[in-house]
Amino acid sequence: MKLAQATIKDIARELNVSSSTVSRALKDYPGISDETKKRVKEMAEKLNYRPNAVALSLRKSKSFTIGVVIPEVVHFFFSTVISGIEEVAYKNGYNVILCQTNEKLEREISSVETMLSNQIDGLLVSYSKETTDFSHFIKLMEMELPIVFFDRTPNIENTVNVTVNDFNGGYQATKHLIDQGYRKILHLAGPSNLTISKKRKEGYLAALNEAGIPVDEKLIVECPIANEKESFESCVQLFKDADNRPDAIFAHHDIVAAGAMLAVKSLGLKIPEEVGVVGFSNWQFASMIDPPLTSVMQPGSKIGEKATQILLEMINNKVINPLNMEDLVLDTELLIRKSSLKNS
Amino acid sequence: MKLAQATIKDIARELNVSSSTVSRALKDYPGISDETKKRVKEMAEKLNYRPNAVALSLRKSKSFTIGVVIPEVVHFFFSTVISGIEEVAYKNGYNVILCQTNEKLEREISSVETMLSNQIDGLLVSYSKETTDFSHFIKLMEMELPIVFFDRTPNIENTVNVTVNDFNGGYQATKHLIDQGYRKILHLAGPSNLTISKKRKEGYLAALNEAGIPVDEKLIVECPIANEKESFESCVQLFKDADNRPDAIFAHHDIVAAGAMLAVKSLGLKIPEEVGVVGFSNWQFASMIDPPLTSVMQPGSKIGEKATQILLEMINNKVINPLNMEDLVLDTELLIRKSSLKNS
DNA sequence: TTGTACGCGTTATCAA
DNA sequence: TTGATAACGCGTACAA
Repeated sequence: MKLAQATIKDIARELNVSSSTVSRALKDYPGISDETKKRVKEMAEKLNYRPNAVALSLRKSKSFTIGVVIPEVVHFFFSTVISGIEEVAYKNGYNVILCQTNEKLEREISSVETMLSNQIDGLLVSYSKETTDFSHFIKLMEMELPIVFFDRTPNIENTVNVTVNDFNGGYQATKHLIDQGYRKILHLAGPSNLTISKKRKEGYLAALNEAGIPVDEKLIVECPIANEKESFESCVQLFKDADNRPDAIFAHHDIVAAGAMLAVKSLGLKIPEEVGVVGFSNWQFASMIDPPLTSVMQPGSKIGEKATQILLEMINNKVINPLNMEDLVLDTELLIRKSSLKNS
Repeated sequence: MKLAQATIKDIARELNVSSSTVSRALKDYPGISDETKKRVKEMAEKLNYRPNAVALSLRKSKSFTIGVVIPEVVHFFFSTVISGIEEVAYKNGYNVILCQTNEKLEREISSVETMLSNQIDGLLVSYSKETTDFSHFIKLMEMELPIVFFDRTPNIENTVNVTVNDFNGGYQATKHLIDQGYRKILHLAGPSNLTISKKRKEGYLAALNEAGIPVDEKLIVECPIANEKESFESCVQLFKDADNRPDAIFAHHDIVAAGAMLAVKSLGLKIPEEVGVVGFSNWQFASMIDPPLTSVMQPGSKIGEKATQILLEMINNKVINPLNMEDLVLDTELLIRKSSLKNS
């Protein structure tokens, strides 16, 4: 047996009918005798016929494929988002083409280009850290390609964005630390060109303000790379001076928090007694480290699901903004664990 | 501007030449005047022409797309594999269609069917835990569709498999525990229908034999689900009897190990002094838990890269088994951390 | 109830 | 050096 797939023509030839008859019979079109319908379906079964999705795409100018552009696959949060996307796409008969940008703008642009070539019906994007110019996306929107941005969303008009409530997440985290009695709260902030970084920081500031704690600019430290090593090194510097050191940390995400915890512990300081720590994203390891890390849970797969549902709606109803909204904001939830519990 | 993409025909019309001329000019075919070539390329640029990959697929019966079927995306090891796959695919101009099966056979079958419909050029598979019958894959192989299995590989003739040396990983892990002075080593084994589970167990047995330690069947416990909760519960049972309890654990993977550590710690036992623990896969959290977990590192992205390279070779050279081999086995590496260091 | 003809975008083949 | 035509697999308007 060869790779050659049976086509409608093959069925037609075997049965001495025209290919249009076969096409109609397979699709249960009205005006086809039950007799023919039955013969066609049996032959299709026998020849192991399978419709050629490529030919269909060409014919219908619709590929039933959506593109996903994501910074990194090896990233707990993004992997949960991908999972959510895949679930909804699968249930609706759509395929998912995946590209990771490795946080490179150049690759983002070329990936989008490839996907466009492949006639994707819509695009889900979380852009790279390098991306500050969005013209490659704007071009697509002008072409009326449905796009939904998630997690990292651009400051452009008329985009459809699915995010988590980063502001509130930052607020909850910081307020919790304040409630526990911490006062000199260090914020290890994320890359400054990401909206999520800004929002989390604003939440942090809001909680401080509300509590009447003056903001100390020295307690806001950006982590542009946002990995373990970077935050480890920053924290060793910041905490080694015993006189004026922070008594708590609100980190941009759990990896940053983990690096900070290693640094703090390496200086012999106790968590949570001397330093409280809260992370973000609730990575899988958060409950397993020592002490277990309090973290702001983001509903990753729900983000993926929502973003995909909206995208499919845009595709099928040819509506650019189905909910007439700028942003769909999903709630975060603070998961309190030992790392931030001074009072207990 | 509308979604309508410029086609070769559009360029031809603008320039009053035939579409074949345009096609040839764009591809730098010989026998086209430089003049025409230049005009065509300029017009293509101006109209923002982009080749339609779908039409190309139909014409050439080649889609430059490979399918990836994987049990779960939210899984550290698999996410690294996907990343490796995507890297090699991208570099070679191939697209990646992703499907997760959620460990369901039914979904595996339907995903493969969809991909076939989409005329994928080849398939990368790690099958589900439910899969014991491989006829849906055998059918594809008979159709001469290039397939490479990775990590979880079937016991079928003529398959191309990329795996890690699970046997040696299990052996290394167990030998290390023995060298550290542990003697009653519990093996929390994986699902018994997976080859990887068998191999790891065989490595464990080999190390015991070599050291002259008799095998105690009660010290081999299968974890069919292989999550934290399951191993936690198993271990609470196994360790609460002080008289005859294990003094070490070799776990099928790190999540299982983490559950076991929680159980052991909850019983007041000290790691590594009273119980040594070794995991498998070196999940991201392994270095962050308390104590840091010794683990057998699997080169996930290398597996993805290798599998993809071999698949592309099969696709392009129309060779079914390019290296004339049954299995490509990649080396594991034991990363020793505190959880298994009795002597230090 | 069924068949014929055309087009989706591209390229290979043959002819000019 | 260029053009006309057919074909990849399918669906559909129109004709029969």
